[in-house]
Amino acid sequence: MSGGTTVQHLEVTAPIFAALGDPSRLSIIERLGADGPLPTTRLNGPGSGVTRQGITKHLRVLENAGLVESFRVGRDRLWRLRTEQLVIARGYLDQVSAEWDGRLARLKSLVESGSE
Amino acid sequence: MSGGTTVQHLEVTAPIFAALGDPSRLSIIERLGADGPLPTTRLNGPGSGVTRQGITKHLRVLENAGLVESFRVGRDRLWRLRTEQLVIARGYLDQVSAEWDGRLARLKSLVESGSE
DNA sequence: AAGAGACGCAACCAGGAGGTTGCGCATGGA
DNA sequence: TCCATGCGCAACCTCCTGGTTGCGTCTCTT
Repeated sequence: MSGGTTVQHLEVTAPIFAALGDPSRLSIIERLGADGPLPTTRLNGPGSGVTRQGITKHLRVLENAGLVESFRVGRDRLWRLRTEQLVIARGYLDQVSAEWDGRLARLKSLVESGSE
Repeated sequence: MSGGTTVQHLEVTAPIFAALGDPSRLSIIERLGADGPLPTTRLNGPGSGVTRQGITKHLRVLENAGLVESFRVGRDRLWRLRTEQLVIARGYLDQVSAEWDGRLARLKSLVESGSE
C-alpha cells in the first residue's frame, strides 16, 4: 500500500455524497439500478409524492453529479445509471475506513508497548 | 450471492450520505481517519475557514449520523471516527452498482438474442 | 486564587434546496 | 389533422442549513 493511489479528493466526492443524500434521489437511483433506463414520468408515479418537475429537478442534480445520464427517445427522455461515480464514492469510503483501521491498530500497539 | 443480504434501506443510508455530502464535514472525517481522536479545537485550525462553533455544528451532524463519537478528557472533547456507518454506506453503493451491472448484462443478452 | 483555554447553549441571519404552479413546445397516435 | 402525452423553462415560495456572534461554565496551569 505505497502512497499515491489516486485518492479522490473532497471536491470530487463531496458533491457525489451530497447528491446521494436525499431520500427522493436515492430512491431514483435504486429504481434506475433495478429497472434499467426509465423515462422521467415512470420515475414519478404516486409512490414518489413529488411532482414531475420535482423529479426532473432531482434528476438534474444527479446528472450534475455524474450519477445518471439521459437520452431522448421520441418524446421520452430516458434516464440511465452511471456507476463510475458510485465506484469513486465507494473507493473513498474504503480508503477512509482502511486508514482509520490502520491507525487504530497502531494506537493499540503503542498503548501495549508503552513506547512513544 | 443469493438475495436478501440485509439491504440497508433509504431511510438508513440517505442520512449518512447527507452527512458526508458537505466539504467541511468530509474534511473532518478525513482528518479524524488520519490523525486519530482529536479535540474540537484541533479540528478547527486556520485551514477550515470556519468558526469553532461551525465545526461543533458539523460534528453534531456527523454524530447524529453515527459517523463519529466523542468523549471528554479534561476540558477537551475528543472525537473519534466510527466505521460502522461507512461500511453500511459502502455496502449500499456496492449493491446498487452490482444490481445495475447485472441488469446491463441481461439487457445486452436480450438485444443479442432478440427474444422477448 | 486567578487567568486562560476549551467547550456548551442560544439567538440570529442569509442563501440555497426542495417543491409547486403555470405555460409553451414537440412528438406520437387515432 | 387533432388531441393527448411527455418535456423544458421560469417564477415563486418556504424551510432548512451552514455560518456567525455573544455569553456563561468548567477545567487546567501558574
